[in-house]
Amino acid sequence: MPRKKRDTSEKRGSIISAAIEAFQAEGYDNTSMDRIAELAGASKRTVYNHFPTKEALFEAVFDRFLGEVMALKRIPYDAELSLAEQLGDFAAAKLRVLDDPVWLGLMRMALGVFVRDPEVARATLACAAAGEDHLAAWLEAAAAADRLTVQNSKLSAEVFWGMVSGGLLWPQVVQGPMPRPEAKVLETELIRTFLAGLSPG
Amino acid sequence: MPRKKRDTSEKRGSIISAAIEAFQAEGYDNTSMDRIAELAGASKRTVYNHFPTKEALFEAVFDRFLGEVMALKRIPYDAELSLAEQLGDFAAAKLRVLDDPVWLGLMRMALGVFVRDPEVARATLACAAAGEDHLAAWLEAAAAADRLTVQNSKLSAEVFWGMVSGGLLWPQVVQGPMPRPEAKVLETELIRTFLAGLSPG
DNA sequence: GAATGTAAACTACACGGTGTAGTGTAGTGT
DNA sequence: ACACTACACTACACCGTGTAGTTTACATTC
Repeated sequence: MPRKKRDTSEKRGSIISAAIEAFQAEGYDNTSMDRIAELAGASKRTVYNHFPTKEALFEAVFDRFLGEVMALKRIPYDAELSLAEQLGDFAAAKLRVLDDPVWLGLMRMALGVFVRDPEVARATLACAAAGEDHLAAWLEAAAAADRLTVQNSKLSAEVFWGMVSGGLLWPQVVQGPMPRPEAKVLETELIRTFLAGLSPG
Repeated sequence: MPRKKRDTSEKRGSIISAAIEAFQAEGYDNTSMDRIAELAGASKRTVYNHFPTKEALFEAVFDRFLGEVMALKRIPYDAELSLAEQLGDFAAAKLRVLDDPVWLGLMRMALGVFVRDPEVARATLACAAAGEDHLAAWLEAAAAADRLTVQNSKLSAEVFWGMVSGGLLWPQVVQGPMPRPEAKVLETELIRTFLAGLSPG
């Protein structure tokens, strides 16, 4: 017979929220456990009762973050829309983290942690590869409809994500946002270039 | 009348070298000034006599690093060589930091610092944009020779650097090296795609 | 159904241990 | 006179723990 149990998820949740707030604004190292406790409206002891170490708290934070972000819309192939338009949707999905300053802050924090710990980085970025599979599937659908020629959909997907990441995502994560119109021009050109590489076969 | 002066550049240099060694291996935060002094074979006081703060030392380190790396070979347009070959040289120039573990370590360290300080990041990455100008000039030369059609050389250069950065550079900086053949295949495909975008006009 | 017991969850706060940026100073060598 | 060394020392920040006492909510009892 289970004796008494109390619902601790609320406190736990507020601690994670506080940690997100602090990590995002100040970075991992510059955030003390005292500060997180204060933001959470909890005693430090309670924080440690929920998470044995700061690193454990980081993992919980990052899990929630991934859960929210990786609820990425799976863009299905649509015969009605232009290819460029649909690729724009893929790019937009990847760049959505830039719109929310909290997400952006978490990206920065995570990058700072990853850069010190390649293991964690490799493990986590493997998860981000899910987006590549969706795009590869989309490419094959478009190829089946004879709207483009693709020899290696996995490779092409990698190329496209590389273009978006290197041209638009990382620069803005590291340096802060670039002017909207400039970003749009670059995005258009990236998509045009990518499609050009898929037309000749 | 010049009083007495001694050449302090040797000690200063050994301090910077020691800092490079330590920063590269352990990261900025995990490196103490005591450790740097020890590696340099100097007293901590001497370190502080040369560099008032740890941050000043970081800047000196990064300056030397940039000086070495940004001695990038300026690839001149060569009518004899294939375009793909020459773009491969540009890519290789950018990816050279991956070959030297010390440079790679410094990239990681710098990224960790940038991610906490967007101002420094923006200032420094502006310097890296020098590579874009070289490529833009090369593109115009190739266009003048009628080997490709480029409407906006600056934009196209940005696209190419984005492709190389996002597909090859950052992933390997953050996650560690990828298998050589895999990298080569991706590089070839990136270049093919980029050139495809420049042929129709 | 209200009063009451009780253990889990929580608070407040002090403390140990550690690490580190940066300084002060007296003295050595050139 | 100047660069440097050795080393003690300040000042501070932070992770994580120990503890004594308080609140909360569930279970039992009346």
